[in-house]
Amino acid sequence: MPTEERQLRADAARNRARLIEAATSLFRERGLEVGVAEIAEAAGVGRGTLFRNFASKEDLIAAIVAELMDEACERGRELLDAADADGALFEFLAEMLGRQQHDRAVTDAIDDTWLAREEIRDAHAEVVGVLDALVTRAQREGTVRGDIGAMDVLMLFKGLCSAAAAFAHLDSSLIDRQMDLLRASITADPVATPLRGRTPTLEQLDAAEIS
Amino acid sequence: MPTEERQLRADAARNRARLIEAATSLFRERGLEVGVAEIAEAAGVGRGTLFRNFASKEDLIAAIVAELMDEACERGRELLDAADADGALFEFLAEMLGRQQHDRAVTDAIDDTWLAREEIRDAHAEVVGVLDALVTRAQREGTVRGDIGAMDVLMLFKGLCSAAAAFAHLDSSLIDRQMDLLRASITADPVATPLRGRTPTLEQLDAAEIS
DNA sequence: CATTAAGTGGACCGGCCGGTCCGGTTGTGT
DNA sequence: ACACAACCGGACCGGCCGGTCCACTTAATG
Repeated sequence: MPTEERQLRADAARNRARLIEAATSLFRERGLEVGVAEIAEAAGVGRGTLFRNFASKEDLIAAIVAELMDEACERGRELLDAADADGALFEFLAEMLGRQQHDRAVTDAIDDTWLAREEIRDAHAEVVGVLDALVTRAQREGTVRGDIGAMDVLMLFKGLCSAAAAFAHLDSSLIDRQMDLLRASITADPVATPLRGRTPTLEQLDAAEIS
Repeated sequence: MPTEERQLRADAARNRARLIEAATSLFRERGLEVGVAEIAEAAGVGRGTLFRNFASKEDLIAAIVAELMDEACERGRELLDAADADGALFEFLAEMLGRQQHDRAVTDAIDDTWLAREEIRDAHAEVVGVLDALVTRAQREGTVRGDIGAMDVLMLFKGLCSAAAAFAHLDSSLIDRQMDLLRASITADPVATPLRGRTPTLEQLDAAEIS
């Protein structure tokens, strides 16, 4: 139903596109807490126009975050074709991290509250799926330890992004070190540093998230 | 000057104590975003009384967070006398993590915005100091890699707490795994997984935070 | 008990934010 | 050119939150 409900008028379509563009760039730069007033202003339209296209701010966020997550999936799938398996996984994480430093939208959305939204949960599941493929491949062909899963890596990543945001004033070399430490943790010897519990499957995640 | 500016009246002292108690427990349970109205109500006083004791909500938060950070330091110093060095460091981190899962106040405060406040910055510096002592001792006598510093560990920890908060719906075994992964990263072989850059000193941190 | 200054708390203020509404505008089919 | 529906946008609403104010209460003192 996003295709065309009833053929928008030319100006309406243009305004909708501007809105999406403005919201995307503002959410990226400053996170999901930017106000609707600012988004409408940046798009050069009134607030009423925003709410005619998206019934609530939440809907707007869901639409844009899902789109951004899809982009990430795209890139992840490209990297699945890369030569070395380790490289693909870490390249993916490094790229995402690099983006998140100037793009807080997706990181903000990886969170209990937003994962309750269906669109975001679906897009998120897709991301986990791609990440799982990257992790599995790296485990088979690379040096990544066998006892972790996509969800473990995603949590590490989410933590790294949050920490990076909290210490934004520090220069980026700290972030580089954190990324290296993340790498160290998921390439460590599983015998020397055993993990408690087991990594959850996607189904378990969905079940938990719905509850 | 917190001792006694002018000898409080009995009821005033009692109300102040109630406010601190209520604010501490609410901040712990639900983070720093709880409203002043709720705090005053929980303390059984009016909002005016709250603002007479603390000029702003920010002042209230600063006072309470500094106190909580001091408590953490206390515990850290106790553990410095513990038998094994590794154990002390990880016991400290595990305890803090366990607390943070039901005590969001300190985690919320480890953040650019709040570290700008002098009291919090001072208390935070103290925490980093204790953590540095624990790390250094573990490096000398334990298996912790030599190329990390207190700040690296603190960032890992902050990340872990943020991720835990974001995925609060999942059962705690995921958090245990993350803690184990943290341990893996800081006990990994520095040659096999080298780190870029260098860990910052406390002085560099202060300089960066003031700017 | 009387006096008084310290203390109290709830009404009130202003600003912010998500969301609604409607008088005016503009694209579009005839 | 006309008419009409689709569309626009800013004025407006209600709720929330940090913070102020002042008429009233109460602890301390002699």
